[in-house]
Amino acid sequence: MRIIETPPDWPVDEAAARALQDELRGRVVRDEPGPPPGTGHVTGLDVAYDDERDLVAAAAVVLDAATLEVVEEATAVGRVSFPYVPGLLAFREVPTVLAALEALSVEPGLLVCDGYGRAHPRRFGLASHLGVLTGLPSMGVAKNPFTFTYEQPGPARGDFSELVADDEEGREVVGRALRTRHGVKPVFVSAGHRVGLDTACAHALRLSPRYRIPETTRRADALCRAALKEALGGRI
DNA sequence: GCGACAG
DNA sequence: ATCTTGTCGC
Repeated sequence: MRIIETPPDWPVDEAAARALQDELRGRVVRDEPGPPPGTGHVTGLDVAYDDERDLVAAAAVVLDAATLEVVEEATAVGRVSFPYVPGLLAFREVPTVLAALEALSVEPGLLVCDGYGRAHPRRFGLASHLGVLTGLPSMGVAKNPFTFTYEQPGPARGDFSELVADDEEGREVVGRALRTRHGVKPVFVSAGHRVGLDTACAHALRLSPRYRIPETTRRADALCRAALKEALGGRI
């Protein structure tokens, strides 16, 4: 498998990355409700790393939103394009994720990212970033509350509470802590591009009929790990 | 200055 | 994210 090149103009330091976020954040569309849950395609995105060998494997798994059956899968392997810095996660994953998306032959529909969208120090997380670059509706489902605060939601599946940011951008509801399984730790949902928070949560719930983590993310997670293994070629 | 901090 | 065995529970 060919290794995806990091674009030559990719940000080389934190200052450049933040500047690009500030430029792109103005392009996020926030006044569209988003695709109706249960219709069209939903695409799970995730990546796995091998920092030792400087490799990142990305997976895009397209599901039928109504049945959650796999429509198509694609992977890509690239170089790690940025160190992990909280708030700049996108710069680590975007080139390789875009390559995986471009390898698809069907329309991705709604992008479901493993991380945040609007819930971000500058309101421009991974999901927002990917949405703006592709023009596709996007949302984030994260496993941890990051720096945000929230009240414990009720115990029932579907119960939720506000995810609140209180930072340089002001105090604001940036997402929701959503219970996808009874009595289990909630997931943290935020809108990315061209999707509202209500719709994003409805999708997150539909995509998680059995486990805490949405099927989109679970499928993409398994696939990118397999792709990384294959890229490493057994020789360890 | 120190600690916390999506993946 | 990743390093890692067994183990408790449905």
